[in-house]
Amino acid sequence: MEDVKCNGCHLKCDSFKFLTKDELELIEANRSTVVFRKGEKIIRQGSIFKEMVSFNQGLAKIHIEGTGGKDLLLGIISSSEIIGGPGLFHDKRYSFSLTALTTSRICLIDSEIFMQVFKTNYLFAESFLREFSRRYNDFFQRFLSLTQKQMHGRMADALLFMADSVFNADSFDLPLSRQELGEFAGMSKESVCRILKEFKDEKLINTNGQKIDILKKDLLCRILEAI
Amino acid sequence: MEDVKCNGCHLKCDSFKFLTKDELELIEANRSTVVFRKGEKIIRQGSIFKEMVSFNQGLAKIHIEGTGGKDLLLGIISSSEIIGGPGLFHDKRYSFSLTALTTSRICLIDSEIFMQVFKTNYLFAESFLREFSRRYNDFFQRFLSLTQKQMHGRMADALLFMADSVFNADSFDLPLSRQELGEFAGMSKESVCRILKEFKDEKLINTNGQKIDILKKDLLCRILEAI
DNA sequence: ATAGAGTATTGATTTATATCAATTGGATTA
DNA sequence: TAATCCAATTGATATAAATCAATACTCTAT
Repeated sequence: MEDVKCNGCHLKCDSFKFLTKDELELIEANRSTVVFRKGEKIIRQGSIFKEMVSFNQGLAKIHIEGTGGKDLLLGIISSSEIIGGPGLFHDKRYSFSLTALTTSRICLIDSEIFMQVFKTNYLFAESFLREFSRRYNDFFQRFLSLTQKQMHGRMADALLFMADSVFNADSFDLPLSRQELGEFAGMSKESVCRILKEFKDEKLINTNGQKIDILKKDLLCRILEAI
Repeated sequence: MEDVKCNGCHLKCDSFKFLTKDELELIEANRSTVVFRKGEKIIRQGSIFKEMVSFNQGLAKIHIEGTGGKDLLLGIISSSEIIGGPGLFHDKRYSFSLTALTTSRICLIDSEIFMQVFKTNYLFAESFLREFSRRYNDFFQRFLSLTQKQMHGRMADALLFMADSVFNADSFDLPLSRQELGEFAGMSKESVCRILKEFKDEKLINTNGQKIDILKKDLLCRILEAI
């Protein structure tokens, strides 16, 4: 992988497009580009917040790790996004973990430098805060889903999220194991299997290993909405 | 209630102390002071984001309302705080509801004017973002508690939160009904009664109506930590 | 090919927790 | 003081979903 300059990088997040040449060069001088392989942890929940993650390419999961070793999958990053979480402004710790699901290319940007640019370029700051808040709002939606719905609804939610927010297609190769899908939909891996089978028997979806086809989206939406 | 000028108001949030006289006067000219009584809704989830809430006095709950009428209590506001949620930067809708638990005094500030000040005074912006992110982080903690622990742990969590984060005392008059305490701890009101009784029988706490005394905090903490 | 390891599937059982039902208690009003 | 109403409590029952257990499948490495 050749090292592309930030200025010419077409993978960078939209917010960076508000930066001046000088600002971009400052970022450039204080970033490192790293490739993470499947399963490698990019951000570790609880550790000191030193860098902002500029996610460029690949697929990663945002998750929180409970004390009992139970994991909860909060979101999937599939396109360019600047990721840091509330610790940036709050306690300088990461509130969640970020783990690569497929080989992923990211840039790590020193958070002090990031804040320096944030402070001086309002257009950039506003764009970043929009992104930041969209993610915040997404967490709220997950919160609602996980606490208010029961298994069938949560599974419908998870599948529709994959189709609409990650792949923009009704057929896709799920980048998650059954275990991880369970962590996303808030249920055990066994329950995942049972519900997928039910959906398959009712011809709402088709499954073949990791391959999933959504056949009756309207019905799936109705399951999602039914409390 | 006489109308105090913002400049002389000793109830205002810390962030406002970073404003210049002119900025404070701008806010002053675009705010209304309102008193809400117990049960009155200050912010309605899903409605258009027009105003920031500067909470000054009283007690209120932040909650999300599920489609099935089920409510989930996410936090309690007991001291000055600027409240708006991610909609300020994102979709101009409130992500949660805010309802007074006791008579509460708040100021409503036009969100455009708020953003105008936010944009021009970086110290203010930074202070606000710190507050904003602390709340964000608190939601994460609740998320963790609600999804990773079971009833006893969640109840211990709820009681310790009241003692440490709301009242700063181990004895307090709970401002929530059993129903609401259930919405906070993620369980039915009947389960609330049963667990409070258990805790009482084990002499961890004492209860008498809304009055709650925490007797063995260390043991309660241990229940909280046990997965 | 074959062994081995991990993942997925399916069924049986258990458990946590909600719901339903009945009773009590406390506050408010007539 | 009685009547009314709503919240709280307690017990009995139902149910959603986890866990346990056994088997099947898939992939990798030898």
